Amino acid sequence: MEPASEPTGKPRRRRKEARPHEIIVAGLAEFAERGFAATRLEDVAARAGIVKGTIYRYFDSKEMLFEAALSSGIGSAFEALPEIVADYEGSTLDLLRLLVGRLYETLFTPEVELLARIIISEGQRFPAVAELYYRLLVGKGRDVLRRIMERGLARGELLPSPLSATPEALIGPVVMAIVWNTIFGRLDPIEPKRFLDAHLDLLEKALGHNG
Amino acid sequence: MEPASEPTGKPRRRRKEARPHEIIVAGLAEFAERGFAATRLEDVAARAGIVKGTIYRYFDSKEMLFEAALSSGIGSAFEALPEIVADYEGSTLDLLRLLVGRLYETLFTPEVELLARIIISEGQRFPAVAELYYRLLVGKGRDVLRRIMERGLARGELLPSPLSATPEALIGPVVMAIVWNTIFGRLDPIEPKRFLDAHLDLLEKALGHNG
Amino acid sequence: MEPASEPTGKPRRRRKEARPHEIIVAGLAEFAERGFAATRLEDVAARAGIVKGTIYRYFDSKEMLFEAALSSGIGSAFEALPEIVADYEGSTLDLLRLLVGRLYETLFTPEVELLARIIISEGQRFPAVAELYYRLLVGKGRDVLRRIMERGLARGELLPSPLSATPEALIGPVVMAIVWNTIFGRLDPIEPKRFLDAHLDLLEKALGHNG
Amino acid sequence: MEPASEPTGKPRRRRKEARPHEIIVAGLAEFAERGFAATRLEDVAARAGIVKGTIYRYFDSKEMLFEAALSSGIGSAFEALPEIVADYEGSTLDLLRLLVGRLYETLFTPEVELLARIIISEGQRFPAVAELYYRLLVGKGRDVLRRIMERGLARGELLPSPLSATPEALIGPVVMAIVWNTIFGRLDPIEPKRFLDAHLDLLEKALGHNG
DNA sequence: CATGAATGAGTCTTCATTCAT
DNA sequence: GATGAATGAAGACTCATTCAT
Repeated sequence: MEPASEPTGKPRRRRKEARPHEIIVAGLAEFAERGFAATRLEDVAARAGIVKGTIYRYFDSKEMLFEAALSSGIGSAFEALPEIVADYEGSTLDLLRLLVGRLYETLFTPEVELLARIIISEGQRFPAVAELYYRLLVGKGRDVLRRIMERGLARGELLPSPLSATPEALIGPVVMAIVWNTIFGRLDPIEPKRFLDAHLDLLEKALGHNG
Repeated sequence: MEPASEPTGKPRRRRKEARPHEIIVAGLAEFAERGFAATRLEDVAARAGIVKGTIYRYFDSKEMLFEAALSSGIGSAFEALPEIVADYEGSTLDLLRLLVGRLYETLFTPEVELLARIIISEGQRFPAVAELYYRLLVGKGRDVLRRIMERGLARGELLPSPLSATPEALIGPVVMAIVWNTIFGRLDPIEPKRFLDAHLDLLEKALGHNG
Repeated sequence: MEPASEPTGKPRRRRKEARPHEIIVAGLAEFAERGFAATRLEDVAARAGIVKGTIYRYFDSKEMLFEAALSSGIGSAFEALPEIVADYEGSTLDLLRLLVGRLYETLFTPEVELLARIIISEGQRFPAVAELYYRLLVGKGRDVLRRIMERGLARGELLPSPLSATPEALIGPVVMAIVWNTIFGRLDPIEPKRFLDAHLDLLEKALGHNG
Repeated sequence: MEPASEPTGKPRRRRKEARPHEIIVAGLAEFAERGFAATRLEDVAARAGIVKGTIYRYFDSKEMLFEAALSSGIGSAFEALPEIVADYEGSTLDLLRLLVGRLYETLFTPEVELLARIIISEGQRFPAVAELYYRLLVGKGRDVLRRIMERGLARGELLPSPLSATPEALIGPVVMAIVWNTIFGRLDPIEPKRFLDAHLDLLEKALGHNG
């Protein structure tokens, strides 16, 4: 049982270190829902259980909070990939299957969808954010893809072709699924599993010929 | 008496018919650049060569203008497709090539890119707009794709598979290209031609097996 | 039957002389309903069956229209009274009865109520209007009242008293009735007839003692 | 480095408790002077020594401020009356004298005149306000009057008559005086004392017959 | 004369940001 | 550190007024 220490009913104050993170979480939710411009700091504060002014103790401006929030979310989702690719023994197709499977797992997660929503809708307006994501995530993914293709070519599994030169096309469907759900999700949502199956089917058909 | 100094303002133009369209064009540009919330009607007006107040003679509110602008842009890009599919004599692969080629032609156009930019970034926040585009465009495209697959199955060119059940995956790459350019275009733009080649290559590899 | 001359359906254009008056009538209605500041010239025009701009052909400004409208309404309701008083043969009480009866008849008329509504609500803000009404109407009424009292004193029907020195109090009830209906009419309207009876009763009790 | 010039604005006061009331007082003055529609929140703010935006911390809109201001002013001017009537031992005439005297005392007060001015001029446009005043003030007054008449009838001091059935007429003169001063006060003000004397004289003449 | 498009000066309202407590 | 009152700079929207047709 709790000691009857604080009769006012306020929830025990959280350890201060958590504050900025709570604000960021609240901000992420609001930014995803309304977009940067339409998000009110007051609502962010309310969601974080504090008052507007307090946000400024941790972030210099709305924009700073926005960027901090978006940066915070960048997981190391793909950190492990380069190594995996390097050490992988199986076929190119299997490697791609692995990668694509990971993508669906990673991206169709509530938190990541939130981030995706924001980047999709605000990315163009915030070059700094776009660059960050490009550097830390998307670009990495691209590199991995390229390395997979090079490996495939080197191993004789693939022949040089427009596709092997532009392998990004191979993950088009995931991107489409995310964006689709962001925009038309309310009307006609895409079921990730089903889409993943079709995607894998496509990969197999396209690359698995000589299996 | 006053000297015949410059009469206060510019001459009042009178374009009756053209005005609403001019405003819409200006609005589209501003909305694409800044997003709905951050767009200032004053800027739209300036771009249209008129004054803020004048917008209200034609549109009841900023939101009305936004929706009018987005509606106005919905071309009949895909109108002809159903017929084409119905009358087509060639292979499924060729039909898909045709469709995908059209998509690249249509979507990578300055005006359409503008619209795409807006829908991508604001679609989630304006259900009415999303629905409009779903009904008049995206849904149509989806239907055409499905019909193509059915036709392919009927003709014995395809076998039932996850991909034939979810053929949207086939156009994932175009969607990815558009979105990519919207967000990362400044950092590392996708060259549509190159991407189209990869996309066609992918289709051919995946569906042109028995060549 | 009408000749099929004007197929467009516009009502025959009124003789131009009527225009200003139609505008004034429309203005009166709007001003009474919304007050000067909240009245939109566009609504006045619509009610008069013309367009906003046309008002300016007849009136220099909204305020001019307002004053013109209020001036136009000043009937000669009391024009005849001085003479009547001068020629009257009966008792002071009867004379007052006559006057008060007239007041109720005159004031509880749709058009006059309209005017009253406007004067009550805007009189303080438009000194010119207040002065006009004071000069042409209210002041006249006051004079008549005074003359009636003088006559009564002279005829020995009244003795000098606070009331004979301030006879305006005698018509307080009518004023109250009008104002009451203007403000509380929707909640609990005063029925003029009933109020008139009470008013006459009051006069009789107060002045008809020794009859 | 900048010289220690005057720090941009005035020091931010912090009156927490007092603020809303200060705003209301300022609002009352402006509304009385210009009417609701023509009052600028900026002027209200200036008069209250704050900035426009601050008003919105306490009131949701101009209209809310208006209603709050009018509500705030409703004193309990007549609270005590019912009891007084119940306990009174003297004659009906004396009771009426007492009531009317009170009315003059209460109504001809700077603050009340302000309120009266507003209610007279805006009451018709704000049903909510009219109802409030009807419920809390005017209706109460009416009830008191009726009770006085009933009491008079019961005590045999009065006989049933149109006036006893509609005793509101008895206070017509006060209402007239207020309204008159509101509208014609600048041209020809009524002196309350003088009017009160006439009013009392009228009451006495009308009801004090049987000595 | 009438029209209605266009203007431009407001006015309300919102909100990021600051600051005294 | 946190609070919340206060600020001030916008920005949407309105409307009296003007003017080309």
